[in-house]
Amino acid sequence: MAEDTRTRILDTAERLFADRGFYGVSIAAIATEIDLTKQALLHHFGSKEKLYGEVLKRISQRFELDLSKAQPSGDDPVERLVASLLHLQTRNTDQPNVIHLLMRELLDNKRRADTVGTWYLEPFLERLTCMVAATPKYNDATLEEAFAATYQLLGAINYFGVSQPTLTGIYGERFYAKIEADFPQQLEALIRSAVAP
Amino acid sequence: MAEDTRTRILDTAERLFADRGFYGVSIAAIATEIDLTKQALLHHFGSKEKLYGEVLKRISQRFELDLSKAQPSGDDPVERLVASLLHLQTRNTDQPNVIHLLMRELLDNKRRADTVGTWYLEPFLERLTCMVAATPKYNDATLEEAFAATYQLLGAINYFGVSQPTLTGIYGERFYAKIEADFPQQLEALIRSAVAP
DNA sequence: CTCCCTACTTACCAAATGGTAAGACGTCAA
DNA sequence: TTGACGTCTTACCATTTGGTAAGTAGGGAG
Repeated sequence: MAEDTRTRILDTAERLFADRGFYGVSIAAIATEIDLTKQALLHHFGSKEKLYGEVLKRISQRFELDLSKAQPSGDDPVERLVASLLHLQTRNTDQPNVIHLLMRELLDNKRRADTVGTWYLEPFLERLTCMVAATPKYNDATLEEAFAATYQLLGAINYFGVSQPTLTGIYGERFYAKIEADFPQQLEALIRSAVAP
Repeated sequence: MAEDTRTRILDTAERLFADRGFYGVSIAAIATEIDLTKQALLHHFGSKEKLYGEVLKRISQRFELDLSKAQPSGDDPVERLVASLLHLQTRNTDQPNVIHLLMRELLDNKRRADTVGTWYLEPFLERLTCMVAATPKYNDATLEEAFAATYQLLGAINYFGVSQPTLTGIYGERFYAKIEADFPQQLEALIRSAVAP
């Protein structure tokens, strides 16, 4: 039961932090949502900062697990790149909390202790950049060029990943559903044209 | 002097809201930074929410002014698209506050009164989507496909626009400076390959 | 039965939050 | 001179914040 409570706290905290940001959520709000007092929460996690850290840590662990499990096979760098990025897009759709929270980290880690928000990005970026660099088009390009191309594709994915509420608000659910359904193949087209020689 | 104080408050508020988010900034923090009391600030703006609204409103006005001034000329839709998006990229580089604040709005407007965060997006998106749709490649495409392509390019730009602190933190200022300097032409390449037939 | 540990509660606390009330100070028009 | 106005200050206020202290309930080990 202990582990269950911890997990429920982490689940709720992840969702609320993703929705409202670190300062937009009080530990009391997290606790009452699962019928606990904030002191029970503090008993488990010590402080709000530590709870937030645990949320990020859990996301990080899931991320790395997912990364090692979904190593794209095949030796064509283009296909591997497409597979990796489409997988990322799928994750953003299935677990929108994660990209919301990571986007907030991207915005906040100037102020916060600059280390916590970048654990996941560096190895991930490096892998992706290598795939792009292995592509025929970028074979002779500089590292900076391959990196920029990678980051542009990542931006296309992640920006869309945090846009659902806004786009639904502007265009309605019907239109958004169509966009979201089409997005993966549109994305694949962009990736292929970006690395096409 | 009155207008000057108002402007100074708005400038500071814009910067701090962009840096730390709505809940991360207190009106006292904004006021003390220009040697005022928070009551003087409240005298000018009534409430924190109203101040935030005024900050967004001013950004909106600048945005529309900029939009009407920088109407890309020429009748080639590809060139107009390239010009518009490169202009946006330049703005993100020159005034990083703006894209930071707008990205926070994108994350927050699920919770906030859904209207305030979308004033700028709809007409802007429509203009860009029309340019993409006018492109040879998207002439026969559906509206959804043109929209998705537009949004992907926008994502590539805006995601990079909020990444400076993180990328500098990971790779250092030297590397980031090179990436940033190269980014416009890399972006132009991506746009052209995205709408190339 | 007792001891101890984990899980959780009630009762606090100091600090900070957004906001109100009332007044001081200067300026400017009548 | 007077009265009104805009600008800003000091003095408050209720509420919420993250966090501490102390104690209760229950289960398992000796």
